[in-house]
Amino acid sequence: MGRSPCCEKAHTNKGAWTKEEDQRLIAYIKAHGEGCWRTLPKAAGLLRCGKSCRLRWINYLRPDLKRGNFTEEEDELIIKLHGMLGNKWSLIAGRLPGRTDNEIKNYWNTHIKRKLISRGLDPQTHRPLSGGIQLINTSSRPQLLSMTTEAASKPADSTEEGQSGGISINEDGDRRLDLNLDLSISLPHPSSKSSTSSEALMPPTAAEARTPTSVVVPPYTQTICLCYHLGFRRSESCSCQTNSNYQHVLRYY
DNA sequence: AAAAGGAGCAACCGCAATCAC
DNA sequence: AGTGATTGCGGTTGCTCCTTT
Repeated sequence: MGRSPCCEKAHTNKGAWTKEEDQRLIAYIKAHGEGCWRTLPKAAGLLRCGKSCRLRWINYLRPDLKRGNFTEEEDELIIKLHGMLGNKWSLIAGRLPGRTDNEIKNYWNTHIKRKLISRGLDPQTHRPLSGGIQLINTSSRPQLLSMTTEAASKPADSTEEGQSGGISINEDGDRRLDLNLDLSISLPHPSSKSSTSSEALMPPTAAEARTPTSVVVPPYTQTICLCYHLGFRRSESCSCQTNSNYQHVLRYY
């Protein structure tokens, strides 16, 4: 048995929203709040799919939306968050008040991708583009992001990790990029107060805390391992037992 | 001035996660 | 615990406007 369509497509409008439709949707949500999107169109007198109404409200009509150009600070924050989270646009949007996931996604694809390429970085991996190794200026790379397999297997106090920018050196002395699937994020040090970047690393909102990769922790004092919480401690995927000297480290799997 | 091409953005689609029963 | 319904997310499409030729 197939899934039933989310709405009766034969009798719904598609494409750009008219002013009248916008007004109807705004008036309805003001009067009744955001409720069941499936039944909302009918109740509001709209010939639209519920999904379409939700999208229109969230991305365009919501009163708390910040319209207009992205600031340089927002740009850098998006880049940092993308470096940590990847294409998790909704999570990234959660860190940028007044911005929507769709808006950020579009902005990424149209502006930031090019910006990173012009910096010689791969927009997806945030690593130097192919054709040689480029040492990354530590002031511009995500401060607390560890991207190396070396880092995963070394104590946190290893000084090389902070300077190599994801480059490892093998026995033959070759420098080469490793793909690391271990994402370790440390909490900000109390003394380093960068408003935007530290905000980005603040404990997540309640909604985000429900997602599997988010953990709320007391500030600066605790090492939390999701493997541990999920019962995978000492499994192959968890290397905590070999890194007991990691401090202020969250391990996301 | 007109056509072509590119950029930006709103909206759609399909899938996965979550909810409700 | 299982199943269908609903919601949310990310990728993609297509329209509009702007710039270039």
